[in-house]
Amino acid sequence: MPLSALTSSDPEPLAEALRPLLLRVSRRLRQEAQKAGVSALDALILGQIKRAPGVGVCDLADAEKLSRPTMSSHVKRLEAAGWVARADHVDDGRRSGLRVTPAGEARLEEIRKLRNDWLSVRLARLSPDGRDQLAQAALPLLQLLSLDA
Amino acid sequence: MPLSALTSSDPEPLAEALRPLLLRVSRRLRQEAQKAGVSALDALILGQIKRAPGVGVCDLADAEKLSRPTMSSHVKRLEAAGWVARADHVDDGRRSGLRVTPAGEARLEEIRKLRNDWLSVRLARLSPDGRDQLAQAALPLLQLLSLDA
DNA sequence: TCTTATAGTTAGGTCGTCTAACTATCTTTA
DNA sequence: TAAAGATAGTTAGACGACCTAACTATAAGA
Repeated sequence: MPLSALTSSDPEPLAEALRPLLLRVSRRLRQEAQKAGVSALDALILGQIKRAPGVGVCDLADAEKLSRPTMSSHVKRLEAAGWVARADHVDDGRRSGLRVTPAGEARLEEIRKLRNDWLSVRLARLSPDGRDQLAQAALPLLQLLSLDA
Repeated sequence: MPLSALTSSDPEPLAEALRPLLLRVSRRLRQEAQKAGVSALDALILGQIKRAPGVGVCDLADAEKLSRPTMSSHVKRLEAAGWVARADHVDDGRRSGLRVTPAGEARLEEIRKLRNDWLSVRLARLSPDGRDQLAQAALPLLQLLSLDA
């Protein structure tokens, strides 16, 4: 199945072709992020909290489709690093209202700079057409995720 | 930065937009594969060996950009499961020539069926345009990977 | 008030990855 | 041709990101 033969009509071969590509690309992404000393996940979670201050651990877990304990431990780590703070809810003693601290904002910026990275560099080496095709793919990728149960 | 504003001219915002999408999609991919009882990696490695019979552990590691010990342990697992066999090279006692056993072929088929999965189902729910845009993105994704040092 | 639901944590396990250090074999070169 | 270096692969031990099961604490409803 050459890539050029992929058509919009048949999802199966498209899935077979995309699966390994997506897995490999994201593996490289993680590897390079780790090499640069940044956790891709930290940026993701900090970004989420920044976008929705006061959000709770379970909200985040649901949004990212991660288990509650998993998210709990990530938040705990971010909190320990001083990048996230939690305030008890006024009217609900169970909830933690999360927000990004100034240090967290700084870290977010730092991450964005540090990972001036594998992906950007390789995107830059791509043809304009290639970049354009990837840009076009962003929306359907997002839809794929929001189509989630 | 709305997705619609992405242009081919500037790699940076494109990288910022694609990074979280790629990470999230591949996480879901792994999660669902695991739920279905298949390792996405097994399929990847079995496929590589099938495509290049006689290949060695280090070749595979280099091809997938994984460390040698990592690949070594995966191959050992596949061998233990009876899906891969190794023959000593005639002229080089260090190398293992790997090949996929009939059981391995069967497993590969089984994996393809078992994971009639998250990705296919969601691709099917996408608009034809969306699928087409993803199909268009396959080639640049591949180029991204081969652009690797 | 008793029960049930929700927010979050603790404990413990799995998987995929890494580096450091090793063995065994092959190749080169003094 | 013996010593030195390169290459194929493994072992040992660690880490990060994920999971489920079981728990605590608070809230809401019968």
